Amino acid sequence: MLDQRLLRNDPTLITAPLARRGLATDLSGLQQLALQARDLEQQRSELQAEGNRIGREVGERIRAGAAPGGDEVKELREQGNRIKQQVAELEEQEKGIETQLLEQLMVLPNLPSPLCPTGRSEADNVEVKRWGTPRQAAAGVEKLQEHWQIAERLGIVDTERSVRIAQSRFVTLLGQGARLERALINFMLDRHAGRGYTEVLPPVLVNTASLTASGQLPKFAEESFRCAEDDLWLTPTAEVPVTSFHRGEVLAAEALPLKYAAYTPCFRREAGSYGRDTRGLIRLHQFNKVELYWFCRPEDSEAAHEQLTGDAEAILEALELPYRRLELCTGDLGFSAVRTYDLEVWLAGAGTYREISSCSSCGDFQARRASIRFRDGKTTRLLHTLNGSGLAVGRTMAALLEAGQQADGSVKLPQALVPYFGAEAITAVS
RNA sequence: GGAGAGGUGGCCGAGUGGUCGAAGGCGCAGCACUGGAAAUGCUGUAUAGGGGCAACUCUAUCGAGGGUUCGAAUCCCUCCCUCUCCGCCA
Repeated sequence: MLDQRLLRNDPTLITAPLARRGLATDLSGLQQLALQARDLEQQRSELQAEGNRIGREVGERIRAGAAPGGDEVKELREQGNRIKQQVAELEEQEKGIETQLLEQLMVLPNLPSPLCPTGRSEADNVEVKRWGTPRQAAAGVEKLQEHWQIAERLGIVDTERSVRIAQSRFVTLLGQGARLERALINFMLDRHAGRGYTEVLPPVLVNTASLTASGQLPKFAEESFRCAEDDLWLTPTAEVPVTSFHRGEVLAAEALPLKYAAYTPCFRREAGSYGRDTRGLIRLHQFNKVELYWFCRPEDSEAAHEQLTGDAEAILEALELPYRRLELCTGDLGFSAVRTYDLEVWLAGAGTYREISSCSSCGDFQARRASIRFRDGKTTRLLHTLNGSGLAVGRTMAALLEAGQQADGSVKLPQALVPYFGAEAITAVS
């Protein structure tokens, strides 16, 4: 959520950055609402002060000997009642305006960082780095296969039976596939733990307040699965429970930065993605992800963003997976982000880079929604939050399958993974 | 799910209608004492929002939301949570 003071004092400080996102917003109405809310609050608190004064006076008179039912007190009581009435009216107005204000404010996205390049769509994202050498099919050899072809051939994933169990866009991993998924999760968590992250295994059913705090609600309700009877939702990313882990807290400055690595399954309705990525492990309603999350001081968040992204990259490098880093332009930036790096892994079979991690700095946007502060000397300040995938596990498996495919049908795994998987390769079924 | 008990400041804990944002203790900070420290003494020590250059000031907050009252931490209602016992279950 954006700072209401900006809105009251100078809405152009909001509209100009939002224009860089390609959003033409007229905030004059909203500014009026904010000013009205402020004025009403002022009026109301003055009246309340008067009411408090009267209340105190009644007490004093009674203690001084006035009859509680006498005329002297009765008149004050009537005054008090009139004020109470007026306060109630003002409160009702105030509530109405506050509700409207919040409704509109909650659906405004975060302001992009000045560092975020201006652009209209993903076509304007800026490639800032490349690592590794993409594998090409050897000369004279048949084309490299895509991961779903490999997985089916090896019998490590069953899509058809998953539809029986649930729906399309769900998969069941089997045998070496299930084992590889588990190995990857452990591998990632261990690596991050070695870099100062605290491992977290949070609830994956989250309440509405949690989903609102991190920015998924109220605007993107159709993207999450909901348990209708319970005010609970299936979390679309561990960012949600981890943000709310500290919701409403004031953290000690010395505790910052807090760095968490959270493995969770993630659930997304993928509304509006019919027909895209229908095969394989790329776009599923349920997938596993290890999420990196920082709570830090505002002045540290830029450096934190680089570090967090580097920590995600370290996984790709350890797995010998070629990737590139893109800086998202303003037009492609997510709702809560001020700045985002996407990591795209090379899919050797598909012959393309695909997003495998998205590392965002959210400034104080989520901290304000979630009311997460830190003690800064005598006062408290909103802190900054950052999140990034480290990594999406299913997509990592897809990349590994395509990168490691061998002529004999097996899939060779990177050395770093061998202790976790317990073998050098996924072996072909005879 | 059933029965009972309870939710007060960073922590413990008093407060059952009146000047209570809240005694007391612990913790923490500053000062004094000390060669230095401990012990001791004194002082200070919640959060959010509004106004003000500031000093400061007003409002709200004692789990949350409503209600009664001139006045609520204190009375009433609803909900949430914690603990104990029973049931159920991995």
